[in-house]
Amino acid sequence: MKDRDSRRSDIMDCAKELFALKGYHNTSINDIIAKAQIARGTFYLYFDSKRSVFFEIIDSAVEQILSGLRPVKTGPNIGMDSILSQLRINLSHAMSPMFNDIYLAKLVSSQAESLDTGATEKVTAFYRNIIDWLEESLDEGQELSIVRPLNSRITAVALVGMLKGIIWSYAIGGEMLDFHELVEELTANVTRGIMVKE
Amino acid sequence: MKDRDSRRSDIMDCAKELFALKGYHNTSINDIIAKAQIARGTFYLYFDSKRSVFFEIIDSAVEQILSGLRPVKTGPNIGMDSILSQLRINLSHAMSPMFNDIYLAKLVSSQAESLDTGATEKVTAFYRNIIDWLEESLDEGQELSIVRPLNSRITAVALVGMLKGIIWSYAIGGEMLDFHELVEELTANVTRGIMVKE
Amino acid sequence: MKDRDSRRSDIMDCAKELFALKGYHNTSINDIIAKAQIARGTFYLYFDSKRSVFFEIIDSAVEQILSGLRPVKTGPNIGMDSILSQLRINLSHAMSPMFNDIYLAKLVSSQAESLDTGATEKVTAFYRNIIDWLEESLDEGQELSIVRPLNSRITAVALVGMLKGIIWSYAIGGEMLDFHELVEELTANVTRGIMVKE
Amino acid sequence: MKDRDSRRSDIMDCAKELFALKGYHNTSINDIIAKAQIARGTFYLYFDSKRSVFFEIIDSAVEQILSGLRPVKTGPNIGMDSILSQLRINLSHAMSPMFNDIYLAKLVSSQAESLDTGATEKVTAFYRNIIDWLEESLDEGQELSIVRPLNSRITAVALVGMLKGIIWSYAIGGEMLDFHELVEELTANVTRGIMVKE
DNA sequence: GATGAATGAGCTTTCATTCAT
DNA sequence: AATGAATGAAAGCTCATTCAT
Repeated sequence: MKDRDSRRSDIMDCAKELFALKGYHNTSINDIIAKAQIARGTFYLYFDSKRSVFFEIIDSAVEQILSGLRPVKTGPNIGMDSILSQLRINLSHAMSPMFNDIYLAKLVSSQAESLDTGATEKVTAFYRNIIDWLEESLDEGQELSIVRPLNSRITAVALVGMLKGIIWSYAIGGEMLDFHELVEELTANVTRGIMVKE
Repeated sequence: MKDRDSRRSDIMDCAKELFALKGYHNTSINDIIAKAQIARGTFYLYFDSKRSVFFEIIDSAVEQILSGLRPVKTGPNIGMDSILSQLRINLSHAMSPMFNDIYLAKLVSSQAESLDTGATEKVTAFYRNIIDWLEESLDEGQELSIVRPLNSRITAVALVGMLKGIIWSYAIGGEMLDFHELVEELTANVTRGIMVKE
Repeated sequence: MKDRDSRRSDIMDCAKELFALKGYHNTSINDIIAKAQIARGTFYLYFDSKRSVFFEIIDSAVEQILSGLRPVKTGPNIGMDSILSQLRINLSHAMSPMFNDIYLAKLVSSQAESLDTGATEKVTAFYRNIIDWLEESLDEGQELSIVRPLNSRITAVALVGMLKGIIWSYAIGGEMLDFHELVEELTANVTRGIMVKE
Repeated sequence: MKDRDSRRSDIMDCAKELFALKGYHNTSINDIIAKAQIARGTFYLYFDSKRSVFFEIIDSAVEQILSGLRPVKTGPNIGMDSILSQLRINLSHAMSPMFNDIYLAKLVSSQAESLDTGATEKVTAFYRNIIDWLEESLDEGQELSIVRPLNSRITAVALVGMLKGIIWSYAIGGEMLDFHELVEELTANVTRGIMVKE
């Protein structure tokens, strides 16, 4: 059982790297088995199809990303600083898998939606989940008078887009950003905006 | 010449819609000619290859998007309101092609990077251009003390990601947003942030 | 009628050159009409098909080659010198069309048999005619004790092959041979062989 | 390894026969796999392309033909009979592959130059090699006073043409010649010519 | 007569998947 | 469990020919 699992993840890792670098359609089973150094038939002992490895990779990425998120505790007794700090932590947790694994970053930022309707919906659902959660958080924040009056849907969508943009930039450019600085900048932009105080 | 051009755009429109809905790789020449109601050979009378229609579609989208952008006039004599107004106009111009053509939105937000290295680079270059331009603008804004001290690269990347996120959301969800409200919200979020004033 | 014929031969000339240089299958109707500067449909006003131009070209070449041949007059009163001289003249006449038109040479020596069974048989029949005629001549020569005892079929085949080889060499190499010398050499080789007299 | 090789030659044999009978361009992959009773993909497991089977067939034919040739030993001590005998042996070796395999004969005599420039040059080079070698031999023969004064280039070209003619005749007609008689006749024609001794 | 846009049968090639060993 | 030879559906593309103008 141990062996089987480790071979499975070998194959998944190889596939992930290839999908990330060349894209789903430009990666053939040939490429995968060559990189994983297994026989053609062996691949199909571990996975039903090319499609299914891809799905598993995406699923595991989603899980990894979501696993670090914790609900933000708010309430009359919770100060602004605590809330900001919780946001920073969530932000770090959500993004670090991608910054620790550039193939994951590449995959998430450019290949995830290129397979077919089923795959697109999977990814869409993932992002929608995050957006919905964020929207609710923003609504809650408005009730608590932490967040200014705004269209929370638009803002949630924009914020998730922002994060995707950051990941994309990292995936494409490979420029290693100072993660701490990145989180600070994003938090500051989101909370205060970019203009000087009037 | 009239006829030839209209045939061409017919084919391009059909291809665009299919690429947008099913993705580049899941759209076959068969699909395109069936939708355009032309014969196999006719397609190749107007385009060199499947790849080349795709490229033309992308190129024309990029041109459409960029064509509405005007440099933001700044300077000691230019007030904040004028600058914000110029930004709003640019924002509207850049985004309206996508909101007027949901297939374009779908294409731009999810299919553009799935073809191959050449195509990816084309799209990457497009976004980088915008990001670079935005970065410079932010730097300029800082010098003029309009923009607060910040990491202009990260911010530029985040802002472009925000826009992509908005487009993506529209493309996926199809929910028609009030365009005017959208622009207002984005501008407000970017300039003021989401928090209540302290 | 005059115009029609001249356009016909224009097209044939263009086609001949292209077939000679690129081969039948690598020459497209496109190539032919581009070279002849006519429209696609016009081609089909003058010829039924690509195949049929090719056939006409071959037919006309065959006719050109055969038209110069005259039966060799032999008999008790005809001396060896006269016979040799008649052979030289026939040889010159048969070969000169090819040496005057290198495209014809190329066509005859390398493209003639590449079309299909029908075309192959046409060309085969042509060569067989010549071989048959030569065989009979050799038989006659043997009866008249001009030609030594030999297998006239094999010899006829070999002699025609020799001529084809010469044409081929010219077509491929383009080296212009002194036609007179060529005829002399061939005649000498055939009549006397290549060895020194013992 | 055994199996793989035999599959390969099966396919090559089928392809050779089809190319010989119908020509390169009139033979489709369909034809080949139907004859070889394999699936479409199987063909490409063994060969890169249709073109490449053709090239392998030609290459192997050339090798087969050349492999039997041995340099003719000449010199003051070597008598005419020995030289003639060496020539006969070379002639037999060069021609026997074709007489043992009529498809090879057909291929060599009529299809070899119909593919494209690359293929034509391959075949041209092969013939030129033989011609060059023959030319040098004739020059050497002249120096040794075995061969009479003659234009060795023209003669070499003519001799090779003669052989091609013989092969062609066999390929087309299929008439089985007595190989021994054939060699004798050719040798006699070349050495003595066809005329009675004066 | 002349045109050239349109046609579609047919081509070579790819590659995810199967299955006998 | 592991292998890799075999499969065949389906892809992109070409080009000789037709026919409305």
